[in-house]
Amino acid sequence: MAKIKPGKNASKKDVINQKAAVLFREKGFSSASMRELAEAVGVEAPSLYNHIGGKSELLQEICFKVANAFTSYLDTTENMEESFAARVEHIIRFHIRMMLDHFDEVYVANHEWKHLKEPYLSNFLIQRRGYEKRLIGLLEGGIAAKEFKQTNPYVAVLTILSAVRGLEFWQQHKKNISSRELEDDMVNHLLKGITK
Amino acid sequence: MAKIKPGKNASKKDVINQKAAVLFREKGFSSASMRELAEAVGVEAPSLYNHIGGKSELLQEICFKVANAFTSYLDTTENMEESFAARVEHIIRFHIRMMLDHFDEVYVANHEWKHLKEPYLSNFLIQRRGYEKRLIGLLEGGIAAKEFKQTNPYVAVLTILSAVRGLEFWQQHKKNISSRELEDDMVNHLLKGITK
DNA sequence: TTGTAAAACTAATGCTTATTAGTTTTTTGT
DNA sequence: ACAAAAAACTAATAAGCATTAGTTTTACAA
Repeated sequence: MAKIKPGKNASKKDVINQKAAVLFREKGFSSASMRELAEAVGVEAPSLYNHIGGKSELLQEICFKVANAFTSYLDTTENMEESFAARVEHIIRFHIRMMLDHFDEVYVANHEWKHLKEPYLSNFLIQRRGYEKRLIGLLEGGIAAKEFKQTNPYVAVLTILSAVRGLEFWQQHKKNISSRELEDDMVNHLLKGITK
Repeated sequence: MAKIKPGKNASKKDVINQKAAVLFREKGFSSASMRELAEAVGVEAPSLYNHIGGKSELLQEICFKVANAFTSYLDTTENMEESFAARVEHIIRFHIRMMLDHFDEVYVANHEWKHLKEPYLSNFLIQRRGYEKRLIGLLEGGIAAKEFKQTNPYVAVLTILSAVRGLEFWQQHKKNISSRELEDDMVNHLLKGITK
């Protein structure tokens, strides 16, 4: 019998996690099979269970790794001594960078979270909702400080988060534009609009 | 043997299509089972096949119905004798309305298209790509006419389409804000920005 | 080199799936 | 009322799924 404790073996587990993120992005969580994942890793399917707890656990780790990264950066910005506009800009840029640098994981967290099992599903949604509320608070601060127009902060946050999320399309057919130019253009569009 | 030609029976098939859109949105295409769909419709699973060709066909019809609606409206705007800014605004408002009025189908077309089978998958992507290109053309026209700032039209279209798409979150936890206010706020944000 | 733990393997389990076949009930047109 | 078509049903098929059990190979420490 081969019962293994998760031990210090980080290396192989990390490979599995990374391949899982790619596979889940490409085929979706439900359509992706452990057989396929095993093939990507270079092993038979049952061997995966020497390193991981199961398919669901893979999704959980991807989703919360991403969620924690965003939450953590928001903590940072809230301690910044900068204008509201500057802090919102930092957050937008962080989202863009996360999308470009950790594409597979962010994509999976954005698209496949609904296949999380309880209580992880609830926890994820609570964390996400909390993040949005804090972001709305930042927008409200900016409006009160007259840095932003008198607009609905919920709609503004919705618009910003969604726009940034859409970078998944850019990733799919990479355009002839540098990621720096992309970042600046999108930040400008979201903060200053496009009409003259 | 019960071989049925798809005939004029629109009514029951429409019910199946509508329930399928809801189910595919809620559980995702792969996780949704024909048993569940049958239960939602009020029959046993095999009975569905008297009305439809199969699970894949349901997805195809949802995706192309949505895609054709957008393409069709773009045709309309291209024949309008209005400014570029006004036409872009019309399109943004149409996207918002589609999202609010045909939520399930638009959501499924946006999220589950990757489970289309060939050649439908390729056709869908070609149609979508064509739509984006025409929209970019509109932005370029607006820039040339000095109605829009000198910005990257691809990034602008990406930002606009993604922002509008994010209304799926608004649908999920409907806020205390009228859809008209939402529409106006988002259009303003995307066209004029939020900073003063 | 030898003992031990880690990690691979094969085989099997039990469940779910979409779909087809064949039959029966319901609806519809005359 | 009667015949034909439509649409429901039950039962069965064949494939795929995640996961477990049990065994064997590999890697490493002494």
